[in-house]
Amino acid sequence: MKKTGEELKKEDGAERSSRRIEILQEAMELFLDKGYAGTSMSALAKACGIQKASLYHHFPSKEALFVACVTEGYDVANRKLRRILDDDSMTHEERMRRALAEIYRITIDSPVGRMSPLIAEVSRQIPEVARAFHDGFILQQHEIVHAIIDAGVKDGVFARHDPLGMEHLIFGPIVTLSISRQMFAELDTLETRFPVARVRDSHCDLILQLLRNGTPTDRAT
Amino acid sequence: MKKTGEELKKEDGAERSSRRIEILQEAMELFLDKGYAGTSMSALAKACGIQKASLYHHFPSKEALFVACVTEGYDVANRKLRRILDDDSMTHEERMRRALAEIYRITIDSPVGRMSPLIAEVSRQIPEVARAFHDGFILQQHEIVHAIIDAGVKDGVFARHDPLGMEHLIFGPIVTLSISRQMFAELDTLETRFPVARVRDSHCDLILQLLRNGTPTDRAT
DNA sequence: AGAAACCGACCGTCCGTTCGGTAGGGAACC
DNA sequence: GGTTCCCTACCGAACGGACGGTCGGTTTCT
Repeated sequence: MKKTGEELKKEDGAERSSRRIEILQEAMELFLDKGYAGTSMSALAKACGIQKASLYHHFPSKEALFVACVTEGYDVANRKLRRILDDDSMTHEERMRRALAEIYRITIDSPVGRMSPLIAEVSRQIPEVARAFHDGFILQQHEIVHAIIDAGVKDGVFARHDPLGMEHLIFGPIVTLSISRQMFAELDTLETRFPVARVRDSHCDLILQLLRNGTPTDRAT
Repeated sequence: MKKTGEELKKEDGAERSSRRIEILQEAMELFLDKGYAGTSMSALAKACGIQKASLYHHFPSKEALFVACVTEGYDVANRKLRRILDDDSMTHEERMRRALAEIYRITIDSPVGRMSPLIAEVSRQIPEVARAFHDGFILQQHEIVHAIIDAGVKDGVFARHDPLGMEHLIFGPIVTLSISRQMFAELDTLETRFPVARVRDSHCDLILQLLRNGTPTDRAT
């Protein structure tokens, strides 16, 4: 292959190789299940029903394949969440509840949300993945939630709190719940100690209690 | 052959091979830095200044070595936290603040606390590690915090909330902050978006605000 | 025909682990 | 005291396997 100048066909508009997408989906499943190091190219090839060498016709390396897995996918993940933000037919409180429920769903049920441990595993080896995950997925969620809260504050419905503190108070329990449920999946007390519905509802109540009845701590900004 | 001044005291029972401990400490450092799969026995041997084969005189396998790393160490991690619980010379609020600060310190600064991503990486491969980490480290912290809150509730100082919700509201942000700071260590916005002191203080304020001014959500059990 | 997709076989490397053997310090026996 | 024996710690070298990746050739599609 003396012709190194592979023409970047990232915009082949008409047809995105279906095989490529199939590989990505299969890879995502395996990565989430076995981790990055635990997923071999041979195993991925077998899962796709093709030969290992064929993988390298679609991706130049395992690392590139993983990066593609991470970067191609979450552009749609937060779409529903953004729709909630733009929906004016709800009260501020109702919108907040819906948004929180959606974030729980994304973070715990969707492949993208469950990727946190995976990113943590490879973040030192492939730092760009961490940045992409943060900027493209996490940051967006944070901004949407801030926007929802700000709207409520502006209308005098929500009390004003330290934005950074609220951000961590909202996302911390969700992310930790998602990771805990993965790392303690074998525990027989999983559903007792880390039940999604109960934690979600209770969390939501407590957050809204804070947003409702104010008495802001006047921490100087 | 290096012969340091310290001599092995062959005492009954108290004799724990110093080399063994040295290996464990070096291993913990490497595991935290490079991950489980990313830490090879050769690298560990080199870090200890011995041959790879010698490691196998102290531990039967890499897996056993890792288990030892995880299980031998956190028996002392929560000691200070337990002392705060038993200290009667503080108000309930002050004790809560001190406990939270200590949990932040343990989770973010101590090796044991920083192990969460590591446990997540190997939890499927070595499930016993996840159980040991949960029962021996996490569960203890949760119980101490519950005890502190219960004491305040009993004295009428703290409002009663759903214990599970409060547990996640307290530990979620801390764990997520610790993991985020590790996985986004390369981000130039790390200290802006994940600053320990600010998040800790803000978090503490919000939690205490909830504990103070009540209005319990009578969620039927 | 020509390009893209695919394949079987193979390469070099690294990993966890094992093996046979050595050094040395006690304890036991003479 | 000297010799023998044993046990623990250690080491150099190698093994078998798995891994990511490559090569040359074949099939498939248009």
